[in-house]
Amino acid sequence: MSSSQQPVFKALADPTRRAILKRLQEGSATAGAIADSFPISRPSLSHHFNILKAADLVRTERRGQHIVYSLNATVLQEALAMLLDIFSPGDSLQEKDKE
Amino acid sequence: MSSSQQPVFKALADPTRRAILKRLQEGSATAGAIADSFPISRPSLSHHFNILKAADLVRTERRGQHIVYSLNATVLQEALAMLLDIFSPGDSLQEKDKE
DNA sequence: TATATATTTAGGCAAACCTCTAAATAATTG
DNA sequence: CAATTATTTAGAGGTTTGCCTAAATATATA
Repeated sequence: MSSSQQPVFKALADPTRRAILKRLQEGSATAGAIADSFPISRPSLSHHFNILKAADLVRTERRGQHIVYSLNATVLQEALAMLLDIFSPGDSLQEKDKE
Repeated sequence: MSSSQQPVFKALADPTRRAILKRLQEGSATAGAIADSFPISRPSLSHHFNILKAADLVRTERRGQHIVYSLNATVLQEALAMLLDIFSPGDSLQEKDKE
């Protein structure tokens, strides 16, 4: 587990993507529904979705002509554990391998 | 407290800067000492320090001709709390204002 | 099948990012 | 004060990012 975290931190660096994650935390939603909440074009949103997917922060499921996005809490948790580790090593939520 | 978190997440997006933070967790260090641990030029390191300082993730103190960098755990903690909030709102380390 | 709706891909452009070398600033030492 | 050491600032080059419009793909429906 715990692949490279670079894509995760890269994904978290953009405020729009953090907002998408926060929105997704309230519940899964279709690409269109999410796009309606943001003042940028659908293609731009789609681009952000790709980055979030690459980081495995979100999962997708096709439902008819819609695509439903949902949060993948596990990866977020791992990024969190890594930050915790910087803050105070050996005090993570769950034990992790020493590298 | 808790200014804009954009600079913090921006700062965390770069692997070199995360490594610097991790290094600093082990203890404060001079710019040169840190630079010796990384395979990039001192000016590039200095640039990363600037970004970490802008995010208030590190503090500096001049000691003679050296400049000592140290970790500012508080800001890291706040970023952490924000991630925790995405992951499961209302379950943060410390209570925060509702917006 | 033709049309409408939902989403993504392609291509382009300006701004930001990371790196470098060279030069400048700050403090110490002879 | 001149020379040395530590660090930063300046400026440039190449890559990546984030946004857009236009076009393509996928599914549903008349």
